[in-house]
Amino acid sequence: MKRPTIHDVAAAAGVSRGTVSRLLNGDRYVSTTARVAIERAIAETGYVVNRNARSLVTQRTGSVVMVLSEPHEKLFEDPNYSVMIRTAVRMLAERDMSLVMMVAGDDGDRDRVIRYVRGGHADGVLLLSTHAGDRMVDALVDTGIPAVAQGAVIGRENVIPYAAADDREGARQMTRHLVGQGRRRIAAITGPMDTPGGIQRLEGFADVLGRKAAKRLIEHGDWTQLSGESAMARLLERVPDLDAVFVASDLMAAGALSTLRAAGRRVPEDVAVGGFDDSSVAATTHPPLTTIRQPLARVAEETVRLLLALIDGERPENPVVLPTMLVVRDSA
Amino acid sequence: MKRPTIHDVAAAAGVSRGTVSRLLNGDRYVSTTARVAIERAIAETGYVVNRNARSLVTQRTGSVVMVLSEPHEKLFEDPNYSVMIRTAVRMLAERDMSLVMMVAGDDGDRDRVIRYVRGGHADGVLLLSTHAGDRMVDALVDTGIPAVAQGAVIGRENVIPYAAADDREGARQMTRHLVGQGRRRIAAITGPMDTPGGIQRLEGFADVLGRKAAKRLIEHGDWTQLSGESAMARLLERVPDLDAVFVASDLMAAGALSTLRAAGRRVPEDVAVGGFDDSSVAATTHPPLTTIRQPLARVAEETVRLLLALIDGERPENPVVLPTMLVVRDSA
DNA sequence: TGTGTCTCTGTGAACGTTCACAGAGTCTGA
DNA sequence: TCAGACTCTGTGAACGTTCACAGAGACACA
Repeated sequence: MKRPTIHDVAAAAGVSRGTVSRLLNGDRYVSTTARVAIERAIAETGYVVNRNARSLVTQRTGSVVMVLSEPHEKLFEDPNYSVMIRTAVRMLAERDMSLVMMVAGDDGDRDRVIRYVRGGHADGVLLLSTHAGDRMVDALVDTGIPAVAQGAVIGRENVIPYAAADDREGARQMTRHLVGQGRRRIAAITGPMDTPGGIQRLEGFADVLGRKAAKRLIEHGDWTQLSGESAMARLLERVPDLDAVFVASDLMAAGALSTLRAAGRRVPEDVAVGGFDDSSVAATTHPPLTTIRQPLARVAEETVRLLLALIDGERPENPVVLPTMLVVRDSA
Repeated sequence: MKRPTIHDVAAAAGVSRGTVSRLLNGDRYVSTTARVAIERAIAETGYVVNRNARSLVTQRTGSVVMVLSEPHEKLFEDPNYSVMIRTAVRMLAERDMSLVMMVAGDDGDRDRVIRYVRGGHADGVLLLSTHAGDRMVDALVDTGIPAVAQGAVIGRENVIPYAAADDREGARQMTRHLVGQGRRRIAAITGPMDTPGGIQRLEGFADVLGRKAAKRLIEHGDWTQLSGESAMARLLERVPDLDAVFVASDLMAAGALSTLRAAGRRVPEDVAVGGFDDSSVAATTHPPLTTIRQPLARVAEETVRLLLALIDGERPENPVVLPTMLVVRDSA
């Protein structure tokens, strides 16, 4: 009934536990006879190594913790997370490592994360959507455990390596596209200025249109559809003659579309709308959104690769920035 | 530099490790003087218990593994997962347990999951979107480790406890709503018949319209938007005079909407469309979808509660089925 | 033949806990 | 006053690994 241990395998194979351990850990110096006997014994007994016992002596846990920094009440439908989780699970599995999830929604959560990592329960930390000025980040860095982020951690770009889509260049692509369509009064709805996407996408917009010119044509949103609606309403009020708007996320763009429709503006005839993300809503809005696709899968891969390199003691390049792509549909 | 152990705490507090351990594990029989000394020592040393060492002797891991049964290449945007992960993380954290993620996309993955659980690395298993006839399920049950599912595991309803939304009643609600609107030729686009949602939502539809009558007005989709488009096209071909369609998911409904629009049918004037899920696309389609909202958060909670009860050795009721809600927008 | 190197093996100690047990002290009630 | 119960404490053993070390045997080369 009890789970077989390395002793059982050793006994069944007629060798000592040392030899079994050596085989398990890929050491050389195991004779072929021993090897086949042990492999048979493992198969027969259904032995699987006890990671706790192993960790106890090796001081490595074989696991990585992924920390989501969103408040609990916010349901995240962000496909980022999904891709990230899958990618991490897959890449870790290749090394027989596992992924532990934690959420850092409030201070209690953050303390738990810090305690967990400080307790040595993870070989590495994967940070997602970490907020600017989060003290947890510094605490994690202090533990000395390798940590990386998906997307820059504002203010800690040099201490937390990260991989990200090239938000800035993406925004430039879209803005150039709007300009290329002959649009002259191009406004923008941005994300929150304490997120890397919020900042970089606005920067890209300003890169093309010029700092001062751009500044007057901007409204801020908070990534939600509702905020897109109201930001669009404010823009229409302030800049009634606008003929294009670059919206920093598809969800906000969906909101902007309904405001425009309610205001009787035709898209794209009267106003062109450019989104960002190429999320699932982009294809379902009416009209379908012209948007910027991020290489989510590659960002996820590079983020995990960064962490694994760090765990292996390497000094990987930082940051890893990956190109975006313009996806032209009907809205612009 | 080294991480403090229970010995260090004991020494700093002037007691033995036994006493520290007792305090840590909530045993009674610890004097107040000892208690305060130990608590101070813990704070001073920054001690945090080594779970590996603990697990080694207690034979409990303090972790639960969540298994996603989707192929790797399928990007899941399903908010189900997000809610589930957050809920599980939150509820487990209350017990100081952690959540390990695994993906069961192919046979290799499934073997890994089985090995992991058989190795005693988790106190419980949380199954998500498990497919009918998955041999992994039986292997997991064989380990004797508590396992529950979110949504029924087809063919294993009695061996794997589960919590789910009342898909069948939800489908009835929508169908009755369409009937109540005076629609007479009501068709349906269903999900795959090897998923509980696919089966139950069709059952509910048939409950209201009658088995034989319903059967002729059905096309199958695979939950994707594209499949919704083509299923709608097939329906229009077969049943040109339909005046309503119940679509078993919002994403497929979004596909159906574009097919209808392309065919020149007005929604809801010519054809009423009812969705299911109340996902984010439901609000962004044109017109916004009338749909069925599932109590995702409660389903997640009940699923985790089920698992925790099982881990505690209780025999919880099975299944837990939670009511859905009709959300009326413009499409029906 | 002797020396050194290489391959392979077994063994004791250690990792950091919990648990069972034994024992000391205090309190209660007959 | 004494027995018994209750409170509190420390200690040794065990959990299942890995690691360093010592040593045995085989082989090559001088």
